[in-house]
Amino acid sequence: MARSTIADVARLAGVSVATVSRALNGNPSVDPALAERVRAAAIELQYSASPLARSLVLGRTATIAVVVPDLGNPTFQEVLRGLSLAAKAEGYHVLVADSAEAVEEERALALDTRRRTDGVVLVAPRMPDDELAALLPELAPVVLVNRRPDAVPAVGADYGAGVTALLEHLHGLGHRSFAYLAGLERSVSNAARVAAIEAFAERSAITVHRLPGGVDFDAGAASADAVLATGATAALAFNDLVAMGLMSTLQGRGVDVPGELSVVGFDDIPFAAYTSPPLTTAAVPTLRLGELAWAAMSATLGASGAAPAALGSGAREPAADAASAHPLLVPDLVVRGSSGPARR
Amino acid sequence: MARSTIADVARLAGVSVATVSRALNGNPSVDPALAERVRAAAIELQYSASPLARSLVLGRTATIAVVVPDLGNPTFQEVLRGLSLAAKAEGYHVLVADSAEAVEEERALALDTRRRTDGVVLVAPRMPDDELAALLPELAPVVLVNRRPDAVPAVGADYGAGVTALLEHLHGLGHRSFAYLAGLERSVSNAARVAAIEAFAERSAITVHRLPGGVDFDAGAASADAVLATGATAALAFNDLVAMGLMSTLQGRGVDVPGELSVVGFDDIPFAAYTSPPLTTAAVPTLRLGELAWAAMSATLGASGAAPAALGSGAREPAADAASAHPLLVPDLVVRGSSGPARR
DNA sequence: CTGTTAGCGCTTTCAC
DNA sequence: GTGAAAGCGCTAACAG
Repeated sequence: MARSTIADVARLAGVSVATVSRALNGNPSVDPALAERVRAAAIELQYSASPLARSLVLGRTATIAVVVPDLGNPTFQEVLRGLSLAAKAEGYHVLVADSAEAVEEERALALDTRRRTDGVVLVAPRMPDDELAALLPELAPVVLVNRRPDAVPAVGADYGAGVTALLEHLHGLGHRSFAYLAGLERSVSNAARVAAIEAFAERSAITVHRLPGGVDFDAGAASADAVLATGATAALAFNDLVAMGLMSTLQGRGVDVPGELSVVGFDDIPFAAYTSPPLTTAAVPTLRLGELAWAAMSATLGASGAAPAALGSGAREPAADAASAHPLLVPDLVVRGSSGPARR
Repeated sequence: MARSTIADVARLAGVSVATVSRALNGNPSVDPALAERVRAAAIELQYSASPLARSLVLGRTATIAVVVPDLGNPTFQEVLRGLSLAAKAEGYHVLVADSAEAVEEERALALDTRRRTDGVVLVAPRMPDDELAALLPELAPVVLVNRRPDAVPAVGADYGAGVTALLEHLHGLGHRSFAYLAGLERSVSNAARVAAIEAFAERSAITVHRLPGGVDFDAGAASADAVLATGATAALAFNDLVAMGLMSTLQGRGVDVPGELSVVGFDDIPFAAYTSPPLTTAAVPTLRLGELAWAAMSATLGASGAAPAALGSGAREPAADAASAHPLLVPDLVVRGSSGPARR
């Protein structure tokens, strides 16, 4: 049985298609009795308007696109989840696209998905600044996650603040020599970390050994020897995965963490609390980041979603910041067992 | 500047819109010279056909929907990733919907997303069998992941086989008394595990203590005492997360794993290799599951995606199984440090 | 209040 | 080979 169209409903209800459209869209200008008849007919025919046809004429799809560099990355997964849930609460759908860290594909992917949606949120785009700047206008409305060009709405985590908090924590424990395992060079969040580290080093007379790294377990595991070679008393990993990989190899080498070397991560992924020792880290509220990204998008879209609903996100924000056009969430320092007094 | 339409291109190229359409779609019946002129005009105007209008007339959106019970679940994340990548390779887009484990929403979500796409893949739907059976016809084309009603294409992991492999491994180590930490009762994959356990118990004279559980760390952590109370020498966790939570609490209690108690998980999430001791588990090829789900969908869609491309999935399949209409991937037993000889 | 009609931007018969 | 015109299914003027 083919799907019924608005014409079928009109016929069954004995009215014109215009009336059906009006009635079903809650246009108050339609006679209550007729409206009821229409509704009944629609139900009988199991009719509901074609989103496609609707989108074409309305110029809005009730869908947004989310482009992430890697769906395998826990951070992006959470952002996507927060975004998806928040969007759903307002009757919006989410089209995901994974660029698989292929920088050269990002632009096309964004452009392509944008055309089938009402807007796009770019999560941690890897493309260079100039390219991004050139792309943004074509993408509008667009919101950025973890990337700065503040010409458009953007939400992000304050990686610098997080790193600073970690450094202060370690500094307070007597550490003066650090090893930093870098992330992807082109990653903006890596740059933010590096900047914070340098700023801290400048005012605190510490030494920091920057080591090439990566973003996963293996990168951390592979760096163990290099870290030990620096003689540092504390290692700052780009993220929790790297920290876990590092700890794992370290322990395999018989190195005591945190006795001989403190290790701290970043992100506070769910697993961080369950390593042994549990990982000291800076908790990035990634789910919240996704919600905020939606909030920003929703705002620029005019925010008249089909099913406006409360954003059941529990606690109220510290207002000022999160309400801003460019909220920058400050990660929470989470002190666990992997960090301790510097060995002497 | 407003986007240009096909009419603009037609005007600029001095032809009719029909010709533009034909030329741009590679219809061979158009004069090469004209075609070139059209293409040039299209480029000059940066024109590309509206996917929306196209979808409306063609009756296909080049998009599929994926409904998952929880975007926070590593298993579903990987399935989504595999699916998304595979779909992209054939020029298809992916609309995701997270039902947030709200069984009563699944139906509406599936129906809703289905209408904006060409098909839907239901990942581990939680709804009861009869409801699912009733829904499937309305959703077609539809493919199921980790759920059986084989009336439609389905792909899944053979949880029973995985559990059996784990049990055999432990049995070989001398274990005779087991604790099983169950997952969600309504989860079909839990039922599969339970069935395999019972079958094994029947032929091997072992005792199995079934404990209520959950699917995350906390569930595992909370079950530690109950597990110890059973006197079992080996614990079979619903999944790796549960196993990790369990191990964590166990170690906090001073229990030696695997000396006093062997612990095994399920899934082989990336973190499983990095716990201490590293977790023995059954590796479910979730990414591959996603790829197969797409393959199944692609097949029922007629598989004429916009940009047909190879499914760069590395190794060839054992053919027979994966090529079937209902591939059931057998998890690999991965023996690591968390399992050892039974204490005596 | 309700019906008629003109599109939304495209593809595709159907003639020429 | 190419164009005119009829829709895809809906909404929004515009008249009554």
